[in-house]
Formats: sequence, structure tokens, C-alpha cells
Amino acid sequence: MDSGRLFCDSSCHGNMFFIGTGDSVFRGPRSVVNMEETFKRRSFFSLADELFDDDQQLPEKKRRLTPEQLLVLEKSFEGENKLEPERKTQLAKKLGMQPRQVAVWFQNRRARWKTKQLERDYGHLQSSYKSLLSKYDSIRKDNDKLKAEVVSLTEKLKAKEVAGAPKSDPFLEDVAHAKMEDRLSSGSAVVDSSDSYFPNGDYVGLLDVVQSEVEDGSDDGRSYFSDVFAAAEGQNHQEGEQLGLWVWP
DNA sequence: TTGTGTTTTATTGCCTCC
DNA sequence: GGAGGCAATAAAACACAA
Repeated sequence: MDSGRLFCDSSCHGNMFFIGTGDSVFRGPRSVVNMEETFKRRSFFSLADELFDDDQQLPEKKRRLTPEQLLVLEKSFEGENKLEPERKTQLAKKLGMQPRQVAVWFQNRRARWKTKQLERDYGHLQSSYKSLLSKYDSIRKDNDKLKAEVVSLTEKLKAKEVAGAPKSDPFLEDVAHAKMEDRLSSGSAVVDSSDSYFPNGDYVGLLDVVQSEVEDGSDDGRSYFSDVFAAAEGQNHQEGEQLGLWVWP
């Protein structure tokens, strides 16, 4: 058996060298300059003479931490996920570990926590997006419905004009115009022949403008329902903050 | 038993902060 | 410039299906 022999053959990986054979190998940096430093930094085999016992057996394999050690480390991590030097030393002493080992455990634990957190954040964002999308679809449908009503009423007004309806009072036209704008901007304009603000008025121009804006895409629908989107975004903002997520400003 | 995928422990190199 | 953090990665340990 060639235990303890330093070699670097085809089994070398990257910048590593191996001591020992088969399953029991000790890996360290290939660089000779760094060897001594690396031996000092080793956690399980922190010094070269720790590698082998008196019987010249193979070095101890990398071992997992005991459940007791993990429990204490987890509790400590729960309290504070950053490790100040004093706490590191205390934990190492208490658990019979190298301080470096404790530091590495915290580092890896932070990495695991970050991964889980990203997964959670992704899930929350996905559900927020779905909820917003469904609200948007519903608003879009309402908008389509209103557009259809506008078209229908426009046609009725045109027909009435052709039939020779008398011109209305210019003052009443102004009032009706203002009311129409108000109802359109609030998104609540439901107009039918029995409840019309414009018994004799000519609002084809106004209606054409509204209709063309919607059709040519110069308005994405949000300007008509800005309050709804603001509410949805506000809700999302609140939810995001509650969940500790990044939220748009 | 063995092959394969996942988790855990550890190293390296780079970056930032004091 | 040294200490400490993080991302990327290696490899042992472990889990599990075939």
C-alpha cells in the first residue's frame, strides 16, 4: 500500500493533487507554494501529522457533521446568519470543530438559504402575475363590451340624424358633451336609448376619437382604467412588501 | 449490487471593505 | 494588504430506483 505517497497522475482534477489511493485520498492544491498553507487550513486534517495515526492508517475520510452539531449550528444560524469571529470561535470550541469548518458551514448554509429564498420569491411573483393578468383580462372584456355599446349608439344617432331630427340647443350640447366625457373616463358609461344624455346631440366626432384611440393602439386601455391598475399595482406593492419581495416603485 | 441523482462539505479565486 | 463574503466547482456521502 502506498498510503501517504504524494502523487498527481491521471486522477488529478484541475488544481488538485492527491495523497493516498482509492477511496481514501486527501485533496489539496497542486501548487507547492500553497501546500503548507493548505495543510494548515484543512478542517478535518488540519495538519499533515493529523493525516495518519500511529498505525499509519489511511487518513480519515470527509465526514458529515453529527445531528447534534447540525442542531446547534442551525439554531445559531436562525439567530443570525452572519458569523462574527467571537461566535465562530465559541461554536467551534463547543462543537469540537475547527473554526474554519464552522465558517464554511455558515457560508454553505447562507448559499442554501439564498437558493430557497429565490425559489419562494419566484413562486410569489408568479402568483402575483397570474392574479394581475386575470384582472387585466376582466377589464379588457369590460372595455370590449363598452366599445360595442359605443358603436351601437353611434349608429343609432346617425340614423336619427338622417331621419331629420331637429338641431339641439348649443348650450345643452356642451352640457351633454361634458357628461359623456365624464362617464367615458370613469369607465362606467352604459348608455341605451331609454337613458340617453343626448336626445338630440351630435357626438359622432367624440365617439370616433374614442373608438379610434382604442382601435389604433394609441391607448392600451390603461388610461381609461388608470384607477383600477393603480389599485392592482398598489395591492401588489403591499403584498410584495409583506413578503419581503422586490417591488416595483 | 450498481448506476444515477442529490446533498453536504470543502476549496479556489475574485471582490469588497476597512 | 488582510479578512471575510460569495460564486463556482469538486468530490465524498447519501438516497433510491432498477
